[in-house]
Amino acid sequence: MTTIKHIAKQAGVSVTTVSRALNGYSDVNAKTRKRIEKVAEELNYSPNSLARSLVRNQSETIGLLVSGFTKESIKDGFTVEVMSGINSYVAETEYDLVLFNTDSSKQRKKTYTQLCKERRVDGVILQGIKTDDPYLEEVMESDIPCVFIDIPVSSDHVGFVSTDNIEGARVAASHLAELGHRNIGMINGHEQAFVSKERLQGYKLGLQQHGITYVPEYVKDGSFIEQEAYNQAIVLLQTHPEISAVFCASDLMAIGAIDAATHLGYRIPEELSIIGYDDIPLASYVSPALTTIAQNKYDLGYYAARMLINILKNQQKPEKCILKTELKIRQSTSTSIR
Amino acid sequence: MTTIKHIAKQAGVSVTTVSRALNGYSDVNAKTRKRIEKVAEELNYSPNSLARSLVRNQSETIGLLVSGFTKESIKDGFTVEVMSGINSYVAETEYDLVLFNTDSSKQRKKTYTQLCKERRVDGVILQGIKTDDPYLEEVMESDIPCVFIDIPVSSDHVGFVSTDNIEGARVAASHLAELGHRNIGMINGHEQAFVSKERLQGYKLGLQQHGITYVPEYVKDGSFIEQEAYNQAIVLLQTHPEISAVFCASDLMAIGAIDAATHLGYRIPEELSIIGYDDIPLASYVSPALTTIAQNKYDLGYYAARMLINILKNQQKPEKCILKTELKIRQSTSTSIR
DNA sequence: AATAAAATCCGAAACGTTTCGGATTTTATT
DNA sequence: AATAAAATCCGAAACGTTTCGGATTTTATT
Repeated sequence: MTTIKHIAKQAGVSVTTVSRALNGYSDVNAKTRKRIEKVAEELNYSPNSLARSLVRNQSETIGLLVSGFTKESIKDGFTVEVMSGINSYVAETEYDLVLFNTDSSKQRKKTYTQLCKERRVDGVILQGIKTDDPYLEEVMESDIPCVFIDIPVSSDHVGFVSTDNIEGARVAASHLAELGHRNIGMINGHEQAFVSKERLQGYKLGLQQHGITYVPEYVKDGSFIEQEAYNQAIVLLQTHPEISAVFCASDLMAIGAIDAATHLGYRIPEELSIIGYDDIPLASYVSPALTTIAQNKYDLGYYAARMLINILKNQQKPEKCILKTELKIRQSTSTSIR
Repeated sequence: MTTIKHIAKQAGVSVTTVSRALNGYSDVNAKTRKRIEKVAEELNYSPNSLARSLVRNQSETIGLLVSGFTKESIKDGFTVEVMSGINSYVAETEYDLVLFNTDSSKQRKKTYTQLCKERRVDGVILQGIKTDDPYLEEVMESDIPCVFIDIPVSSDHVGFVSTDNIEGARVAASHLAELGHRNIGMINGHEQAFVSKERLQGYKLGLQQHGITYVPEYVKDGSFIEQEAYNQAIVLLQTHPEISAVFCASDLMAIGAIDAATHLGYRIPEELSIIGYDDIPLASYVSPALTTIAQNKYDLGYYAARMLINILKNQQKPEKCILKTELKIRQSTSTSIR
């Protein structure tokens, strides 16, 4: 492996000059630079980023901490699409991405912050962690620049990007109300998700705007899991047969709910309207195709990466960034027949 | 940021001893070790992996080079699932994963090998590159340990894992033949994919085993793209109306083909049987649910990661690893009515 | 030709570890 | 108590860069 020293020797010059030549400094003679570049080329030199990072005290590396990259949750294209957005932006820069493994066994021994500090990442993007995750606190206490996705926290070194969950959920509920539904159930995620709290709020708001009173028993938690949503939908529909429409806080749960309803003999959308949230790839392929609130998951990642890198370059203070959502009307919702 | 020196000073001991204590060497007194560990804890020490990597000349980092992590190809859950498998295995080890960005602008300036050498990754996993990708050659010429997915190359430092594409395609064709079909079309990927060559071979073999002669005009390339498969299916079915079954080299293309056939007025599977390949999450959700050859994409990644790390630890020579596939019969194929 | 200014170059220290080879201290043996 | 053996510790060099401060060389000015 050839180093700067080899080049220096070969070119008859000091390592300082080699370093400065190769890094484009102005105080090196054009001819010298040419010669050095030629030697570097000949010796097939590539700089050792470890050494550089060590002395520069920055690694040009950003950490990616995602949950939901497990075998089970692949079907839910959400995480992946966010990652793809992150990847795309980062690809435009000189940074590389290191994927931190959220394996539980390792997690026990080393905290995330330790991982980040060891690897000397310049910053971190976090996605899919729960509100009660100890890492949330850890990050706030550390001074690692950091951008959260879908968790509204901020400080002088942490920002976040999210979509407008309240508005999205409000639109979902309104859509159902405007179709004439009065008894609208909801299958939410879980307590430890900020988005769930917000979506519940939006749901209530939507009902209120249409003069519908909020019935707590109409709301169940499905933990963002298809099967769990199936179970909760069964319960919900059996105990409250007056319900004619259900808002699900994720598409995967909506798919579970459709299955449940179909199993109970409902025809969809004629007898039961179901609206999802996310607009994952599956949404438009299932039948009936899912009416849903679309989030731009790719942008979520793209903007998160952009914000982080801007922070790292001191071009921006951490801030919040809220993306718009969009109602996509497909086949799983229709006017109430009751 | 506290270093080993701070600890040494605080604990009244040399840096050598701190290093050896923290790394579990035997030649340090139990009491000294305790004291050092306590100081390290108090000072909130975490080792600088950059410095360690520099002197050890290994980074405990493995590079991941995937194409197909773009916005467009997310629907095809293939890449993601492979990545998830890789991630899972790597999570069990002390390695971390760095994602190399295959952005074209960067690509032009730095070759993959340069990226790998700069970042000093210990090894690389490659997925989704084409057979005419210059990097293939680059890798073979370098000495970076490396595992390919779905490209059968090997040397003293490169191995690969793949599925049995010939057998899988043979089973697909046989399945159709056994349902009574005699005119079986195929929509393949493209010339630059090894898997396409193999699947074509398997398709021919399957036909042959059932006494069906191979008709070159029955085979089109759909480039693994849904829309392109749609187009090719239209052409294929219009020019050869005798075709009663089509084997598609990917599920996404099968979905495109189903769309095309439906558009042309075919009822599926009654009038046209379609079988896919991959068994992506979508496959079981579309209607009719897709009969397909399932590959264990997760395992593909998992085994690739395992092989690479075994190579790095000198516990294994690079080798090839071929996984089995499985025919999943769903609703898109049925007996021939002609 | 002497001097000043600009251009070009360099030595040495530093980043935070690991590790070689040997030194010192402690314990066991006679 | 002297000696040998084992246990414990340490100094210094090394990994491959960058960068500070200054030295040397070249060019421009008088």
